[in-house]
Amino acid sequence: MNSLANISEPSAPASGCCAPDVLSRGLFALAHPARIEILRYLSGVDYCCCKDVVCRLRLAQSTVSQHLKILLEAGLVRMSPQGQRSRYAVDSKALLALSEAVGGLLDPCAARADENGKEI
Amino acid sequence: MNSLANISEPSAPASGCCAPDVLSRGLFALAHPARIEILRYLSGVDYCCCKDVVCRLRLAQSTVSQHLKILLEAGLVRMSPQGQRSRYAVDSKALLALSEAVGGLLDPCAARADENGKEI
DNA sequence: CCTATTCATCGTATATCGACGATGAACGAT
DNA sequence: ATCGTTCATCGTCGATATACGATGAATAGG
Repeated sequence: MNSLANISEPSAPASGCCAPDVLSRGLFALAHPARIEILRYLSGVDYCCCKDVVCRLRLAQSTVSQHLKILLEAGLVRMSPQGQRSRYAVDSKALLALSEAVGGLLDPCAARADENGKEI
Repeated sequence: MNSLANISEPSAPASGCCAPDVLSRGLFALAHPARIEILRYLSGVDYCCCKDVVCRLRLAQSTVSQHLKILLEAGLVRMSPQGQRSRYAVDSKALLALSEAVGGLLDPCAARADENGKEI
C-alpha cells in the first residue's frame, strides 16, 4: 500500500547518497520556520531549556515542546533532564551529516544536469 | 513568487543565513522520498515527461503530476509544454542555491555548537 | 509539607499532505 | 474527423501537521 517502500534502491549506491526516505526524514524536521529558528537559537547559546525557546519564539509552551520533540526524534538535537528543566543542545555531528547529505544529493544532481546541457 | 532566488542572498544578514520561512519552503519540497527520487531521476536523463516519471515511480499519474507541481513551484524544476507532453528538467542553479542555503544554515550552527563545547 | 515552576503529554480543532480515480483539454496520428 | 495518448486539475478520503489550552508529574525552594 505504501508504495514509498519501493522508491529507494535496494542497496545503497556507492555514491555516498543515502536513501531518499532517510534523508527526507531529516529534511522534514528542518522544513519548518519555527524549527529552523530553534536550531539557530540552540546553537548560539550555551544551553537552554524549553522555556527559553518559548520566550524567544512567542509560541505556546506545548507547541515548542512538540517542535523540540520533532527535532529530537530526527536526531538533530539532544536533550537531558536537568532538574525540573530539560537541557537542550544541537547535535553538531548530526547537523553536519545532514548538511553533507543534502549537498551529496543536490550537488551531483546539479552537476549532472549541467553536463547534460539540459535547456528547456 | 519564485522564492529560490532569495534563498542565498548575496547581502544576507550578518549571520549569513536567510529567512527561515524562505528556506523552509525549499526544504519542504525536498522533504519527500518521491520528490527526492524525481529530482535524482530528472537530473540523470536528458529530458523527460510526466509519464516517464510515472513509469519509474509506480505512482498514479495524478500523484506524480502533483509532486512535479510542488517541485515546480519551489523552483527546483522547470517545465515547458512540448506538444502533448511536458518537458521537465531540474533547475541546477536552484539546486545549488538550496544546497548552499542548507549548508549556510547547518554548518555555522554545528560550528558554533562545537566552539561552545556544549555537552549534554 | 506546601507552593511555584517547568515540562511532557493529552485532547481537540483546523489545515494541509498524499494518494487515488475521474474528467476534460491539448495534441499527434490515422 | 476521429481516436489514442499525455497531462493538469478536480473532488475525495484518510492520515498527519500544527497550533492551542488543560492537566499532571517532577523538582526546587520556602
